[in-house]
Formats: sequence, structure tokens, C-alpha cells
Amino acid sequence: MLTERQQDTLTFIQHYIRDHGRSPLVAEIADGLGISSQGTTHRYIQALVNAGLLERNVGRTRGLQLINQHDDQPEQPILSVILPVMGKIAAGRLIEAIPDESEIDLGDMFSGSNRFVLKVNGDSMIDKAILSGDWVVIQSQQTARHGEIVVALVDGYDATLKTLLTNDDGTVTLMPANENYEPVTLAAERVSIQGIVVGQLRTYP
Amino acid sequence: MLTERQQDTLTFIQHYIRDHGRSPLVAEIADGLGISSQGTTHRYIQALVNAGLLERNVGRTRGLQLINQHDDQPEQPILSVILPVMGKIAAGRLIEAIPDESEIDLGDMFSGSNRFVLKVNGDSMIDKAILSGDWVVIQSQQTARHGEIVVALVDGYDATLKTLLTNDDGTVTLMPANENYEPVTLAAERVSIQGIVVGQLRTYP
DNA sequence: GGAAAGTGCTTACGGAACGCCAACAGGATA
DNA sequence: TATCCTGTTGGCGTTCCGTAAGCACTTTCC
Repeated sequence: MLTERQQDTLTFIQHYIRDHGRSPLVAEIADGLGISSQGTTHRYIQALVNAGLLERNVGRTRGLQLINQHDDQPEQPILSVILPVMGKIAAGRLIEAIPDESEIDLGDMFSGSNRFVLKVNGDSMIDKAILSGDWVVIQSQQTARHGEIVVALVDGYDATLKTLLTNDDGTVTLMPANENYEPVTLAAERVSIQGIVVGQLRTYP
Repeated sequence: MLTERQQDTLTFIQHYIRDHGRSPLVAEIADGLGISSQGTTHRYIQALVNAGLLERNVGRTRGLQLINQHDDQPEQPILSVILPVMGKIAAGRLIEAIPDESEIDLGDMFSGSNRFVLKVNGDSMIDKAILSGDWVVIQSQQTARHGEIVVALVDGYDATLKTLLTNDDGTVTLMPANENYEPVTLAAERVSIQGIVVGQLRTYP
């Protein structure tokens, strides 16, 4: 039976390997556990090795290896893409750690009921930093508030991605974010909201 | 298990072959890794050959050859956040279905080994549609190619997100994407690449 | 109260990882 | 043939990292 700190150690190692693809240094484990002694940390590692939960390539840097404990498990479909967060990057400073946020879960960020993804075609939202080829995550809903970026159908046709502005006189304005396009003001009845933008994704080749 | 520099070496060779269509000289690898010793470089190459990742035509110039070996890893598909894709949205049309793509997997898009996430602070990449508050996914690596967006340390300090331009005279230029900032040209040795941007995420409140 | 277990710290040692340099060998080239 | 280019090998040093041992403090339980 593992002690509390032994369990912490194992958990940390598992997360580290999952996030970084290689095993941590003893010093990194110590840091992750919030203790400053590599010696103590090493004792925990040794306990895990003795318990048959870890394997060690003696003498090698980053030589730890997880033992697959029970791979007969039905592999539950975890919906989470977890990426480690290193910190904030800014001009003029080193990368700054973000307190209380060591990883981000794309599932948390973008998943949800009634959501779907659209691929953006065209540059009408370029001033809002949405480029052609980007993906936008849409929360499917029929209403939207002033200032939200919406997918809108005009007269049941003409689907566009625009910023929605609601005017006092009952009309709405669909405002592109590109000076080469003109805003369009229409009676609210003619505009059918399909959903609002809740996220945006881009990959680089 | 590869050490960090062995991994760097392999990555450099892969990129070099992809870019130039032939394998690099030992001296070129050394240069790419930022070390001046061909002997040290050769040791890394030897390690990769021993690991079965490279093949060598002994005695021949540019005799390195990559071994294709991605059949030994069953590639655990644990990580998947799947969102349905409705289609393309464009000005002037209904939402257009995208053939052969009914859903997208955020795991496929953004996961990978040696990746992490940074929160962007500041508007220096605004013309590349990366805003303050966005998240960028960084592929951790020590080398980058001309035109890639990189996380770079200047003189071991001053971490920035910039477009990397490699000049013919051995210097590199860190180019911000904001006309209010000035590009900086430096000797390549002073610039330490931390990784390249492979993705970008944004959520809307 | 005292033993045992759990947790933490410091110090020390040896090897791994990494880097440099010099020297040599063999193919390529003039 | 002589020279240059490139790959290869070995030695040396520095720094980083894993391992181990000893000491101290707290909690738990008999």
C-alpha cells in the first residue's frame, strides 16, 4: 500500500510522462512535489520501484519507466486533450509561470453540448483575428447579444460570420471586421441567428 | 530512449532532408545544433544509428539515411475531443458541406510529444492574427526554419514570440507582426529557439 | 513514554551527458 | 600524385543527475 506522498509521486510521474513524452528528472519530481530534497524524492521513487510500479534504468538520466499495471482495463473514452502550460510569454521578459494553471484541457475549453465547428472561408473577419482557413467553434443557439460574433442567415440564405449589433430601432447590423466589406443593417426578422462563436482554432503547417 | 540532444539531432536531420533532399554533413548538423565540435556531433549520430533510427553508408559524404519506423507504436488514441464539423462558412452562400470531413479531433490537431501551451501577452503578433490572451501551442525544439513563428530567447533572456527570418550573412531577424514594433536583427548565436508555433487557440467569453 | 513509520533536509560520490580539441583515414578533386 | 574535404576516433574537462547515507522532526499506536 502506498503512502500519500508515494501516491503523489506516482501521479506526478504519470502526468509528466503523458505531457512530455519522457520521464522526469528526480529534481523535477521534487519540484513537482514541492520538496527541495532530491534524496527524499529518490526514496519515494525507490518505494515505487519496490512496489513494482516503476522500472528504473539505473544510472541513466530520465531513466524511469512506468509499468503498465492493468492494461486489461476497457480503456474508458476520456474526452480530454491535455496540454501542459508553460506560462505567459511577453515582450521583454522570460516566460512567466501562470499560478494554479499547469495544464489546459482542450475538452474543457471547446467541448459542450450543441456545439459544432465551421471552417472559415474568406477574410471578412480578419480584423477580429479570424483568418481564412481557421476553424471556429459555434455554440448553436437562436439568439445572440449585442457585440457577439454570430453565424447568421439573411432571408434564409446568405450565411455569414459577422459581429452582431442590435440597434435601438429594432434593426440589427451585421458588421464585418474588414474595411473592404460594408456593414449591413436589416430588420431583425430577416436575420436568423444560427449560433455564436465561442472559440477559434488554427494550426500551422 | 533518446536524450534531449539526440532528439534535437534527429529532428534536425529530418528537417534537413525534408528541406534539401539530401542528408546533411556532420559539420552542418553541428552548426544546426549550435555546437562547434564535429566529434560531439558524430557521437549523437552514432547514438541514433545504434538506436536504429538512422542508417549510415560508411565512408560516404552525406551518407545518412532515415529509417522509417512508425509501425512499432500502436499510438494510443486516448486523447480525443471530437467536434462535429458542419461545413464551410463563406460570404454569400449557405453553409457548405466539407466532403470527407464530418468531424474534427482536437487531439489530432494539437496533441503531440514535446508540446506545450503558452498564453500570449501583448499584441506584437497582432498582424498574424494572434491576440493578447490567445493560447499558442508550441512544439518544443531548438531549431526553426525561415518564416516560422518561434519562441525565442535573446541572450538567454527576453522571451518573445516572433517570426524568424534567417539571413544569408548568418544573422537572424526576429520580426514582430505589428508595425508599432521594430524587427531585431541579431547574430544567430544570441538567439536561442525554444520552440515553434504549431497551433493557436482562442475562446470567447 | 517509547518504538516505529512517515516525511523532510543536507552532504557526498560516481557516472552520465555534453562540449571541446587534436589527430587520423579514406574518398574526392585538382 | 598531392591536396582538400569529410567522416571517424580518442582524450580531456565541466556540469548535470542519480544514488546513497546520516540526521531531525512529527504523528501514530502500543
